[in-house]
Amino acid sequence: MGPTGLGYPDPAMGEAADRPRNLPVQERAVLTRDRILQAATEVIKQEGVSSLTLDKVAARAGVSKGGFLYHFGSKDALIIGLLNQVMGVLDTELNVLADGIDARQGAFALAYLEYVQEPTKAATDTAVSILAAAAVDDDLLDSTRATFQRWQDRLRHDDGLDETEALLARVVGDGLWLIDLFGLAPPTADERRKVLDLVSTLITDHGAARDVVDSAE
Amino acid sequence: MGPTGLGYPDPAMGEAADRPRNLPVQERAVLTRDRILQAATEVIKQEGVSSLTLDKVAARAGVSKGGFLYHFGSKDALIIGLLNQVMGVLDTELNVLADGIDARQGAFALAYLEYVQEPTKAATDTAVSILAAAAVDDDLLDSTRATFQRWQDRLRHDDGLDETEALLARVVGDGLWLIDLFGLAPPTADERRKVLDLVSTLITDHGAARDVVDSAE
DNA sequence: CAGACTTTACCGTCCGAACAGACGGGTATT
DNA sequence: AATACCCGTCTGTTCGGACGGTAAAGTCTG
Repeated sequence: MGPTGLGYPDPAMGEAADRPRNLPVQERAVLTRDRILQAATEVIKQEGVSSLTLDKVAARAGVSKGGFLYHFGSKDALIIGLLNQVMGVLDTELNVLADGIDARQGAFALAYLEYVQEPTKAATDTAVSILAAAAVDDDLLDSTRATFQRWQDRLRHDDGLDETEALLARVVGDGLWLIDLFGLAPPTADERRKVLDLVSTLITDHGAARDVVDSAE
Repeated sequence: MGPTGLGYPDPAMGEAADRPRNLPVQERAVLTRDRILQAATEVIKQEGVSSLTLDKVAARAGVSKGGFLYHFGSKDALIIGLLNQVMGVLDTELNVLADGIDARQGAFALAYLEYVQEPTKAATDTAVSILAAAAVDDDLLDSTRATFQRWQDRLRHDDGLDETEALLARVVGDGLWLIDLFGLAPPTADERRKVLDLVSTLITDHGAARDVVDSAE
């Protein structure tokens, strides 16, 4: 392969990560695993889902194809690993955010809205991962669906919020998220803020939404 | 049929369309084209984006691969054709719906919301087409983005609606649409109706949203 | 016949996966 | 403490097959 038969994979892309030398093998292994996952999301973000090939991910992670396959036995396994990581991050960040909000009610809903204020790295990574999963095999999304169901249940029951208002928060959050994902006429930061303020106010001011509906009848 | 049993594209699924015999050649051609487009959406819906191969689409459309490529010179061309058709349908149906609504304002926004009341065939077809386009090559979505931008502009300017309320309608509509597309904890028909009613009322009752915000300050 | 339409046969490329080892840190044995 | 061994980690290569696309011959209609 290499001219000098160096035996090391060609760094190729400048991104090629610094490979730590003197570390316990196990730690180095999880580092490699993480590098692979990060390389995968980078490939999708920069070159699109169709360019997500084992070779490309391996090259960008600075690992051989065989090394890649040691950590992820198949492409499906890679996507599952991707989703697990990214959904885990999102879940914990969402909870942290909700804990930091002191509202009599709807803290989780407010956190959900806060999270899409601007496109964060975690949200973007999640979006592209879901996109990749949907492209490769729809079934890979099963565990992701379960997580969304948990969020939905928490919004519905544990948040002391009107069910409809809770669902509104989620739909608005997911809507902005979709718009960002596909770049479908995304609103400006200002417009985005205004909409989120509107919805936040609506669900915070107890009964406001219901009053609006009632007064119109 | 075939010498070695493979001469004809395998109808495989019972869907294999009836090919009309006695028609002007041109009409038959556009029929073939349409069959191919429909076959493509069916393949995506039933087997996923990754199964959208030229062979499979051709087989399901009851046409040879060469015949397929006569109508669509490449896979990209197929996706573009798919998007054009489906976005066209959606656009006209949306306009028809908006024309049928007699509201002093926000007719288009209401139509947008009405359209996602339940997952319609047109909406679903559009979603899977966009998904396929995003998976194959992001650039294919350019014209779709332009259409969404037109809708957004119409909502913002031509509808005599508060800008924020207009954007809210679109975000809610797109949100439900995303949730359906990926099957991420979709709400029940009842919940869905309630949310849409809430938003509809909000944007119809002039100033209601603003009142809510103001009264909270 | 002419041209639109359709088929058959075929090609080159790329991809996911399998595989047989190499390296080397850790651990047990002495 | 030195030695020997094991196995987790990673490498380079190979392979079968699928896929997108081409070329040219055939068929039907007008």
